[in-house]
Amino acid sequence: MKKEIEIFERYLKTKNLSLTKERKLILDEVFSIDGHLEADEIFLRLKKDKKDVSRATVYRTLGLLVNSGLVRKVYLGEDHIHYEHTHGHTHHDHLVCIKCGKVIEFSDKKIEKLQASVCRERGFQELSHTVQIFGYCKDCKE
Amino acid sequence: MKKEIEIFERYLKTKNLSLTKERKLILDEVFSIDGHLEADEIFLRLKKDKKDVSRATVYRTLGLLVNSGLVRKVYLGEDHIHYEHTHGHTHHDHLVCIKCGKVIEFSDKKIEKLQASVCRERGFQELSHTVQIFGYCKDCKE
DNA sequence: TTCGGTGCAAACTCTTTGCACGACG
DNA sequence: CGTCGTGCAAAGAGTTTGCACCGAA
Repeated sequence: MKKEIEIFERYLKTKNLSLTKERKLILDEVFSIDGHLEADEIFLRLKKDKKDVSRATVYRTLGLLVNSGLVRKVYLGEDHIHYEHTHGHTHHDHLVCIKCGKVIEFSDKKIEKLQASVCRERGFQELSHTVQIFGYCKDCKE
Repeated sequence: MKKEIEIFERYLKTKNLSLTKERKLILDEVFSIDGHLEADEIFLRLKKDKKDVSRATVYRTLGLLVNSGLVRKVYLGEDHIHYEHTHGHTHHDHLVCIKCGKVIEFSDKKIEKLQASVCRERGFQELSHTVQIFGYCKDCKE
């Protein structure tokens, strides 16, 4: 598996952009978090680590990471966007507990196949998808 | 099928709230739109119709409608929330064209069944789910 | 008279943008 | 140079909230 940094650098090159110190810091931080993250979380973690990068740069770089395909946006029921990295992490979907907020990942090949056939029937070319199931987790069920 | 207005009124009653003129206007407007809507759209449509209701009330009422189960939030890839009514409208999921913005609804019993079994395996009690598939629609495919 | 409900405007949160300066081929 | 990249602060969009008044039980 290619390291994400190489993929990112190659992507940047195609856009005539370069892998700056700030972009590298953000990339590393994003890939150090296993799970779902918010833009501001990246900003604050870097700040705590004395690696000062502005919020603007965090947002700009997250946009690049999404476009490069290394990161995707996910909607977890809250009113702002979460991100998760997709590289070195097999595709999965989410069970979101609306009580404790826990997010459980799952993946199911049969569901993916059915989705693909829905697309085929409709002449739709799928690029990505997200599935969220909201409810109560094992510990929060009454 | 119970009319949505009765369901809403019953829900409000359980919270010691009442079905005011403004809440009724918003309810009617929401149910008159088949498909996905934004909060501001409701506000603007009512305004055009000379039925003046403030934005604040629209947001407050949409919250109530979501809690009553008559309306759900959906994430269609844009960075703000969409709503759709769920009553008198069979459950469905979405194909979202990232070029023209068109949203195609679909439903597939087999997918629903598989999702239910994923939940069962994990001891997760499902309340709702949303599936979005992003890509190019028939007309926007290259 | 007691709350719930509303409108208004201000506040807030998340995100984007304009601008000037700094870095680097 | 030219232009990419950044930080800063301001602007934006969408949404929520504090407050005063209004209206129904």
